[in-house]
Amino acid sequence: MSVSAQKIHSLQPPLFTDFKASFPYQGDNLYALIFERNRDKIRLSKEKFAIKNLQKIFSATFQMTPKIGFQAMSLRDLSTETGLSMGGLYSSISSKEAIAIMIKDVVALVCAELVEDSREFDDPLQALQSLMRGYLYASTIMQPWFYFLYFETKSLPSADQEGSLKIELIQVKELETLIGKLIKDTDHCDDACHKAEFVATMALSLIQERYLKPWKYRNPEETIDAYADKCLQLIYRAICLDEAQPCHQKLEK
Amino acid sequence: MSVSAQKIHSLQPPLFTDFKASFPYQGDNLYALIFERNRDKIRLSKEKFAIKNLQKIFSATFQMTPKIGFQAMSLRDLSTETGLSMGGLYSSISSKEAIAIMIKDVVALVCAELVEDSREFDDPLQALQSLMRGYLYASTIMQPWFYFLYFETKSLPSADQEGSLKIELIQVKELETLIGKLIKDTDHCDDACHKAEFVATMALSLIQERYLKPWKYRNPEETIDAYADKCLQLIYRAICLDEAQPCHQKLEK
DNA sequence: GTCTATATTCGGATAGAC
DNA sequence: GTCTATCCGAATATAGAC
Repeated sequence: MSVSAQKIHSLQPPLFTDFKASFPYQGDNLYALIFERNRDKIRLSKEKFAIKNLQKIFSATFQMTPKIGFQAMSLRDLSTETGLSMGGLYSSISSKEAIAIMIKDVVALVCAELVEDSREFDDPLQALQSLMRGYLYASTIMQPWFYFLYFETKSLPSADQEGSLKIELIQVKELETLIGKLIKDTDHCDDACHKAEFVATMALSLIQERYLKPWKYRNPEETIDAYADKCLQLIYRAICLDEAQPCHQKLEK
Repeated sequence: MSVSAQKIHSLQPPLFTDFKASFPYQGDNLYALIFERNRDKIRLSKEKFAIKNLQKIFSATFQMTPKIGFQAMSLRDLSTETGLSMGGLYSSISSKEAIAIMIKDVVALVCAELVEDSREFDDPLQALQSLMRGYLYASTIMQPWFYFLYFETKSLPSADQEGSLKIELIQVKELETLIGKLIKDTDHCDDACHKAEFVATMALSLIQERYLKPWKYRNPEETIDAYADKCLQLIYRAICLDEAQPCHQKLEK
């Protein structure tokens, strides 16, 4: 993430509007990044053309795939939907499979950075907020990407399939570590049913719920802050941290 | 569900071992049911042969689909995996699509019955337990079926896609109703963050977590009771029902 | 860089022998 | 009831013109 974003982070985890304002993986930025990271597999040499085509290709993919699945989407479908010819498609991608792999790489990159950002906070409560909010906000902004990776992991070559599962594993382990620290802090509550592992699992499930079921959340960007608050409150309650406040304004020392 | 099962239910929701013992959608029973409900689309007339073939077909489908996806599984793959010829396959199924539709129908049937069973209880706390446990236990026993429907809803004809989404909607609405009743009972806790809708969403997410990520749960049948307890405790805590006990033995009056 | 035209493989489904 | 052989359309990917 950008330096300016980190400065905000060093105070407290940002809410959605601030997060989005400094989130770099959007618009042309994002496609420029994809182009740079896949130069070897893309026949186009001019960034300008690559961005334009990649934008079309991914948009069309995200439009068609949720309805019929990636495997059922033919490159002919993609051709008509993007307005590009078959040859045009293959100038921007090396194969159909490559589309899915690029999506996996982008999501992996974003997720790794969310963990990194949360580790800037020494206070586990703030770190947990950073990770939860970051994950929720990023997966709201990039909903089609996260959704695609979850449902189409099967369409990846097996090596990439493992990589995809690992992304989730890293997130849940990080959540578990942070929640574990908070449980030790309170120490008066050691029911087996509120172990860090289970609460972390629940937390991740709630995040995924959001981006996996877009038909349930009509104005995701407007309601995501409230949702994040609810998730955090639920976590606090699960581990007997009733005094903690979910609203980040109230966290200022 | 069988009459004997209902008798148990009228006392209290059963734990996994009892549930499984009276769960009718298993083994040859299940395939006999599928055969009866699809007689018109199956060219075979003898139940004995149908059960044998359907068993092979669904087993093979559930083995291959999680790795490569339903659409990528060709009927030739299915032919070699089942040991049946192409013609043999088409004597038991009318088309590839029909496999997915039959799975959807079975899951819909089971889910409808879980709701029905839970409604046998007048006490919302017991009804909630019945629904949560029933859903968790059934989706453990029939994990491949539930998993398939979730990931392959896209492979269904659009009319059936809607039906598939509706199954989930019915479950979450039922949970929401029950949780809403419990919240009214306690009445001292009306934070916006613990509305019935959100808690019901969380509950369903936790159920799905189990059958959607089999790689995380190695001995599902052995650990499912403890998982159900944790889920129920978390729900109680979310709605300030701290006094409620998750262990069904402790619920006897 | 983008297009059209085409090579080639593979998939679902069926017909008819056993 | 099950098998083999085959039809036909569709899909990925490429070659070469513009």
